[in-house]
Amino acid sequence: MSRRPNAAPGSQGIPEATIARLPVYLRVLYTCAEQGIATVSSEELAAAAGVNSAKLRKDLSHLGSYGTRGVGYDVDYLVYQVSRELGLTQDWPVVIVGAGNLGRALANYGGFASRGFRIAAVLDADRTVVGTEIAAGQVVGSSDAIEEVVAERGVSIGVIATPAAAAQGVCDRLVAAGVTSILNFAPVVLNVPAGVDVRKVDLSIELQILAFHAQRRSDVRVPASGKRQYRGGVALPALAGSAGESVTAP
Amino acid sequence: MSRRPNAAPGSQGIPEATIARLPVYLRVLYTCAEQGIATVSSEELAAAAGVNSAKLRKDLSHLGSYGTRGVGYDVDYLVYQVSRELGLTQDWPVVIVGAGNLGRALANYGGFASRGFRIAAVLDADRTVVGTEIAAGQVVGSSDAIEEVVAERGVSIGVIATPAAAAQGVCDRLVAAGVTSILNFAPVVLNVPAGVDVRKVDLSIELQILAFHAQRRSDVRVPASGKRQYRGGVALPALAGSAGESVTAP
DNA sequence: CGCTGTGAAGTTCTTCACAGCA
DNA sequence: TGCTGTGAAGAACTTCACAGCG
Repeated sequence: MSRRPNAAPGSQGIPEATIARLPVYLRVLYTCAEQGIATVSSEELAAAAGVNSAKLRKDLSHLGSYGTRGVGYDVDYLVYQVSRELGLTQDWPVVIVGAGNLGRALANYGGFASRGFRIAAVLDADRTVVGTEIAAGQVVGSSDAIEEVVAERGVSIGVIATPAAAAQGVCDRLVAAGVTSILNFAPVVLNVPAGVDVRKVDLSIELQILAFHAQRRSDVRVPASGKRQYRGGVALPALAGSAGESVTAP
Repeated sequence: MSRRPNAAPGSQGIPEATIARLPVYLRVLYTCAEQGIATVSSEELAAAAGVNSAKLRKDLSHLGSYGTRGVGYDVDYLVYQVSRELGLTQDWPVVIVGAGNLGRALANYGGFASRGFRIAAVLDADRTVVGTEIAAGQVVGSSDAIEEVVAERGVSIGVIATPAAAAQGVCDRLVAAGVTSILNFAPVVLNVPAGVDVRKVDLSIELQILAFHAQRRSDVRVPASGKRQYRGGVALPALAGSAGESVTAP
């Protein structure tokens, strides 16, 4: 990626891995709150979040000592602290570029507008789409207006939901306009200057990772025959190992 | 996450972190191939993939010694080797549950059917959606047929694109029917038995991670209640190290 | 010479295990 | 007593730096 995570000296230096889990904890905490649960132990919270309790406690300890020994964590208080740490106590206007199937899905995604984020605009380059309403009260604007929207509404987070070919161009314009955080759904590696944060969501990469594990499970260690020309044999060093099948081990 | 992947002793034990990057390399390699490039160096490939070259070389070394010293890697040969490692030399039928905005976006996603994956079915619980054609030749089926589809078509990868409330139920049914790999787009932590692999794609988590970094960037100035201030981030003098980042020349 | 492949050093993240407080 | 918070051990991953081969 393009950032040094916790190298910054002034900041508290919360590990990147912890940051990535805080949103999960936060979601679980909201669920607890809705159910009227006032206090949770690290064990309970960890189970609901799908992590181990030591990890959860260490994660939370980076924010401060917000638990009570012998009792657990106060749900509401922790919600507030985690939200604050993540910067969700302020509202983040977001611009979505690309109003295709995905852009529309995003615009209609409830959790979007819910906590901390607000869709400032959905833009598209296709004239036939501009002007149509794709979500309640959300009319697609022209992507010519990227700079204008970013500047006027103080957008610092952009979502790219365009075809791959258009992504880098859109990215460049977003960055030039002042956006410093980008969520990229297009299947390309974006090139950005230092100081801009990019996260990618890539369906096909996720599927390929799943395919790898699925293959390993079915363990059809194919003889790798169809080798074609090139450096024929190469005799893969330690290929043999047939042992690793059962992933279980309870 | 429940069990460890490369804890298996006999297996080749390719690090999980490496697996997660192979699809990126593969994509870049395809791009090279399309452009008629026959050979790439680790430096070039790494730049295009947005990683550092030592990491790329180490990653590839886990697959075997497929490069030529003093020259680089043969593009076609490497494409084949990476594909084989990821299990993409076989075809994976995938079932998508949920034909809402997101399900439709997925069904229309080109890269889906392209390499290694095939949509076996798109299912939904809503009777008014069942029977409609959401993509070329893709008619939505009833989610009553989950078990049937999985069994008949030998599906081992399922994609959950339902509302949060329905996700766990769908997941349980997929798993019971024999699916062992799940890609979850619903904002919930899925509970699965050991041996089932779940990957999640969660928009709001990604946004929250971006918000954290965006906040930190703007916090460089005023503490507390500091309104957004795009563009301020460039300061970060101590971040120096960012010299030769993944900035590829265009 | 140029570039790969890799031992070794360095860094980050996870897990253990328990001291210590409510 | 029960549970948090944390030092310390361990595992995973990254980066360095260079031997070695084409």
